[in-house]
Amino acid sequence: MRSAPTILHLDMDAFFAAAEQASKPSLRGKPVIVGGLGPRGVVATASYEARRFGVHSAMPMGQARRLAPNAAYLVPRFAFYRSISEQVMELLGRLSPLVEPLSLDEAFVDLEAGGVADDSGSARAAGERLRVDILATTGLTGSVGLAGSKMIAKIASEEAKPDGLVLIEPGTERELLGPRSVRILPGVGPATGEHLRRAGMTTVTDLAEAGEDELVRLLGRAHGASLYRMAQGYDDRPVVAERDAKSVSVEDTFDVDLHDRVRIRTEVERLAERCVGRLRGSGHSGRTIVLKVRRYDFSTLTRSETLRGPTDDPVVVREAAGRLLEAVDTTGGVRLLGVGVSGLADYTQEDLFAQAAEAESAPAVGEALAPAEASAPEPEAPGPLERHWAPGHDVRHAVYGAGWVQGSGVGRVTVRFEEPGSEPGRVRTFAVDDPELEPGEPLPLVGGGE
DNA sequence: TCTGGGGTCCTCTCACTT
DNA sequence: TCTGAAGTGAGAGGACCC
Repeated sequence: MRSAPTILHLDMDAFFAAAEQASKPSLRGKPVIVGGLGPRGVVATASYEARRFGVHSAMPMGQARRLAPNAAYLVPRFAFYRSISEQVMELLGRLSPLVEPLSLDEAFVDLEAGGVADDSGSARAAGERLRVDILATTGLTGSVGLAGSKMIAKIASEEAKPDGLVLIEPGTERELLGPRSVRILPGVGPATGEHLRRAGMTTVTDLAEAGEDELVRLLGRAHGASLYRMAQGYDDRPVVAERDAKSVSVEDTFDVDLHDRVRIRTEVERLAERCVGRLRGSGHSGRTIVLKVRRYDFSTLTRSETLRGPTDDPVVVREAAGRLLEAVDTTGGVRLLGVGVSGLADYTQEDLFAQAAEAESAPAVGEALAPAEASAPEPEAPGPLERHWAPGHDVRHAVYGAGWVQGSGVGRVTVRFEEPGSEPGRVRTFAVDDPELEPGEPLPLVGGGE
């Protein structure tokens, strides 16, 4: 806890949706929903216009479509969002060496460590300057919270949304938190919230008055004790710039449940290879192989096996995952499969053996597989025989120039021709195999036209 | 309604060791 | 020598976060 509000929390406003609106002029001011468009997709981000219809993150896509049937529905373009995120993180890095990214669109910054703020006035000035710089660099808005601790800074940025800045003076935390719902505290989700409600606690003041012993009795040692401290407004977690990954995993939800045991086995092997591709991409090996199975009734189970030493050998991981699958009853169907590796190390004890074995086997997995980030079905340079036009993705037409896919089906693809700096553009429809139409690259949101 | 993907951390249980 | 307590690591599940 600090005596000056020098911890900054930045949260980009409706990030994925805002990035899409910035790159597609015809969507500005309109409800935009980004997420998985398959039968089992969920909403990743809804624009503020879409939120007015009651659509929010993690909502099943089917429900979103009923609430906002006229919204634009787009699949996420992670590579595009990552490029914007890198610009934002670079701006944060100018404020301080201590930047802790939480996701593509969120980060904590220790302003004191950067020497750019030591009191309320200088902290506010740094925050305002940052917001101006982010808008100028990316064309997007972000909200800033400033406080003496991470917890309060995050609450402040939530208050500031959208497109604002809120500073909470150290010393006022308890009166700020007291009347709020327990759900405002980090670590209190639906289950803990309900648990506390049943015990008669709905506000932060209720928690503070209950006492540490009672919270530990209800929630366990670690959770109870930390919640009690947070309820007092106390949070001394430092801003941590570098965090080591603890596990790497990939998983897939299938549009329809899988029943065929052979197919299930094939999918597990495919996931194991993808997982190793990720693992190698991050420069790690790992000791514990984890298989995750979500069954037809949404019940989820995990099975794991710890090896004698760390590995990044696709054969070893594939075989371990296969053994774990043997012990799982998949009768009734499987909706999701996942393979993960934990117990990470920066090296491999079996390196010499693995490399020797690899020289004789197939091409290196890290190169043979799709990029690590391809968790969502981002089409990667579709082949000429099977061109897939995902809604929202960029295209280029030999005659009409840059545009994006508005929709496709029955052999046709509809494209809107516009660019970040242009007026809303016209729509044209082509055959899906039109030779003049090609997948395109995202255009810069700011200053790309000149 | 019908529930993604990629993570982290915590708790409980069990087997084994000291 | 036997027994029980305590510690430890693996395995599984749950909650939470973005």
